[in-house]
Amino acid sequence: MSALTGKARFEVDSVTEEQRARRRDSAATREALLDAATTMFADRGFDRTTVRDIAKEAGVNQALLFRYFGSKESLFEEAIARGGHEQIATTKPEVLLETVLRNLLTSETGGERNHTLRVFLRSTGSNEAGSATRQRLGEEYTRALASLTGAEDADLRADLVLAWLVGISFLRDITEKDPLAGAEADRIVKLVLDASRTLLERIDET
Amino acid sequence: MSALTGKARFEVDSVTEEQRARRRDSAATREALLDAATTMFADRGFDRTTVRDIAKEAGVNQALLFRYFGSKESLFEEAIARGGHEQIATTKPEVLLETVLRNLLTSETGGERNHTLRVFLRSTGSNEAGSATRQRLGEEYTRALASLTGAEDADLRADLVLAWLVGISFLRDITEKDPLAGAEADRIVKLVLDASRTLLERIDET
DNA sequence: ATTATCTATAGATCTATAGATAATGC
DNA sequence: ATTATCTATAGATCTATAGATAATGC
Repeated sequence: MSALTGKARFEVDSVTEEQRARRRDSAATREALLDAATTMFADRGFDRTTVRDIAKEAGVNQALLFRYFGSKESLFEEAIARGGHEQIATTKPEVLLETVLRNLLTSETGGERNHTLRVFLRSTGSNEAGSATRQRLGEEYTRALASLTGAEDADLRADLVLAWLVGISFLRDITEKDPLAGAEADRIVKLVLDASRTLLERIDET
Repeated sequence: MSALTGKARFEVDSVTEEQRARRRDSAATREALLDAATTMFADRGFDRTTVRDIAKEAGVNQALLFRYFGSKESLFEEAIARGGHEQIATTKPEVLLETVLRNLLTSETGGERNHTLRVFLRSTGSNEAGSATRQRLGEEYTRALASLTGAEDADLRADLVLAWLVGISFLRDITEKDPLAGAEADRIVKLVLDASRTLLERIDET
C-alpha cells in the first residue's frame, strides 16, 4: 500500500515494476518500512507488531529493517517523531485543537490521516521504547495549545486539553466504545470545543 | 506484597508462617494471584507482564496461575472486571466523577487505590484480551455518568467525560507528562469539574 | 485419599545477526 | 566493485502442560 503501491498503478509496467523488478533503492525501502511501521504501530501497538509484519506490509525483506533502523525500537522512535512534528509545524495553534480532533474523528479510510496520536496511544505497553520521543512530542502539543490561553497555568490547561484528545482517541479507536465511537464528528467537535473553551478561557478566582 | 504480606508482619511466626510454611489455601493463593495481577497489569500492561512475574509477586508457583485461572487472558479479564464493578457499585453517581478523578490523581503509594482505570488503559496493546470485559466496564461508567445530565445525548456526553478521565490517567501515569503529572490534585479537580459541568449541563441549540 | 504445590520441559514466538546472493554504477 | 537484498539460524523469551511431590482432612 502507501506511496509506492499507489504510484505503481499509474505506471506502465506497474505489476512488474513494483512487485517483481522494483528498482533497488535504499531510500525508498527505508521509507516503505517507515510508512508500514507507522500504520501498524498505530493499529496494533508496539508489542503486538512484529518486525516480520512490518517488513511484509512494506514488501521488503525482514533483515532490511535492521540494516536501515538498527532495531525495532529505533524504528518506532522515528515513526512517532515524524508524524507529530509534521502536524504541529504545519497547523496554526488557533485551529490545532479542531484539526487534531477532526483528524482523529475522521474515518480511517482517509489516506491523509495522521496516525501520530494513535501511535502515541498504542505504545502504552512499552515503557522504555520511545519514551523520550513521546515526551518531546507531548511538549510540542502543549506549547501550541497553551498559546490559546492567557491563564497563569496555561501549560496545565493545555495538558488537560491534550489529555482529552488522547482519551477520545482511546475510547473511539481502541475500545470502540459506543456511543462515542459511532457518534457524528460534528457533534463531538461542538461539545469538546465548547467545554475546552470553558477550560481555556475561564480565568477566575481559585 | 499486598494483603498477605502485610498481615504477616503482625503475626507471631511471621516469617515462617508467611514464607516457609504458609498454610495451603487455594482461595488465598487465587486471591494473591489476582491482587498481584491487578497491580502488575496496571503498572506494565498485559503484554509486558509475564505469568512468571505475577506468580513471583504473589509468592506462588507459576503453574498455579494456570490451575486457578486457566490462562493469562482469563486472569486479566477477572482482574479488570473486579475493580471496576466494585468502584461503580459503591459510589454514588453525583460523586463518581470526582471520586474516580481523585483516585486517579492520588499518589500511587496509597494502598487503597483502585487501579481499574489504569488496567483499562494499559491493556491497550492487546486487542482481544478482555475486549468484552472492557466494553462492559465502559458501559457501566457511562451509565453512571449519564445520570448526571438531562441532555438528549446524555450517553455521548458521559462518554466524553470518561474519555477525559482516561486521557488524564494516560498522560499522568503512563507518559508522566509535566506539568500535568506534577500538578496538585485539587487544582486539576477544579479545572476538570468546571469544564465537565459545562459539558454536562449546557443544553442548548445545536 | 485428596488436592495444593512444584519440577521440568515442550512448543511456539520473536528479535537480531552472519554470511551468501544478485543487482546496480563505474 | 559496491551495496541492496535474501537465506538461514542463533539465542532469548514466554505460555502452557504433564506428571511428580507433599501437605492437608478424614
